[in-house]
Amino acid sequence: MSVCRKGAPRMSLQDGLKANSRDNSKGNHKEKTAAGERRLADFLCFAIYSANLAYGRAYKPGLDELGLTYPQWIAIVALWERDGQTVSELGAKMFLESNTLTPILKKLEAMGYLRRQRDPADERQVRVSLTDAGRRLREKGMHMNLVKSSGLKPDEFARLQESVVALRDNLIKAMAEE
Amino acid sequence: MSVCRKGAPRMSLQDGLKANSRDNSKGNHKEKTAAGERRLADFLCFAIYSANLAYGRAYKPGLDELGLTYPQWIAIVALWERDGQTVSELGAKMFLESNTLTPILKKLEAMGYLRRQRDPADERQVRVSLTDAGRRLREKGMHMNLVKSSGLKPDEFARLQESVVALRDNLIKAMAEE
DNA sequence: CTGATATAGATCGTATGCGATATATTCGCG
DNA sequence: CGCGAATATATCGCATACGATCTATATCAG
Repeated sequence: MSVCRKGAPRMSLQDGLKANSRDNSKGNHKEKTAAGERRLADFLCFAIYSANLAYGRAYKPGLDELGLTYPQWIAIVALWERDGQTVSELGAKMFLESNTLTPILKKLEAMGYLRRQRDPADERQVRVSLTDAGRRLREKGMHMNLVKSSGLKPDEFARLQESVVALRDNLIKAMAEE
Repeated sequence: MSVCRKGAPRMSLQDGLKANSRDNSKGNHKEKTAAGERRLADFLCFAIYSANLAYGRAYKPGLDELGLTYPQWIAIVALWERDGQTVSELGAKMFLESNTLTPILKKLEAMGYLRRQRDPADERQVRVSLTDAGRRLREKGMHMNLVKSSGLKPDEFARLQESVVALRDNLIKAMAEE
């Protein structure tokens, strides 16, 4: 039926630590597991998944003030970097495709924060640019700060950011090679 | 109405690095930004967001084999840790609430991988347990491995996992304190 | 014992993600 | 030039997330 059906499944559903090497030293009532078995809390994929949920929730109050959702805000930030990006270019930056991006962009356009117009030189492409209102919104969002909520020192913060980016890019590279 | 609406908005929409300190040394055609301005690629929240998308895509081929989605698989792993967890307990583990969890659990029940039954001692609660088919499915999923796709050495992998967990827990703690 | 309140799940509406597909435009090649 | 393939975007259906609300059950005050 769909795609990706070649030799795919040497891919893993198990990206956790090698074993239950994490002890219960911190007093949290962990459940016991037999030797060598993986607990949900030890999966890196789950750490990323749940951290993403946490970020979405942490951003919510600030985003409500702006009247934006999390992906809408990401799109605003991405668009602020350069005017006239195509949907594909924006998608490459945001790791999304037109099926997800188009509805988000249409909504932001309806809100008056950006313009979408076909490229006269290639009518297949749609060029997207922030309006003045969109730029003002970006400014409004920038004066807030979540770094302290992360509880990380600046250098830890920067190192973590780089590690996560490296992880992401490795996962994507591994997929492309498959 | 809901919670978190007190002095909320000292929360940040800007968890990126302090400035555009990241140079373009790796040859990727980055766009230039004025001093002190943040690019999407420098936000930790976006790194987590995009890494989560990448994980979802990396897992897809393996999950298709199991006929599961990513959250469904997480639920199976979480349920495997102990029988008879309530929806709330499972939600605490997965960082989800009943509005999200109930439909997932109902689908997995319809697939025959778990049982949901009201607790006779407290009819408000629903106890969830894997069936034998559910446990077999968990086994089937466990023999695969994504660690090498991460491109990280085991110790880096473990350290990253702990950092992301710490980040997540700090974000949640900061929210609760607000 | 009884009404008020609290708690646990479930339901509903909205907004993503994403696979599959549709549409429009451009490109390639004879 | 003309037509099939490739490209860019949009549309549709399904499965999460999540706020708001509903229902059922349990607990508590008096």
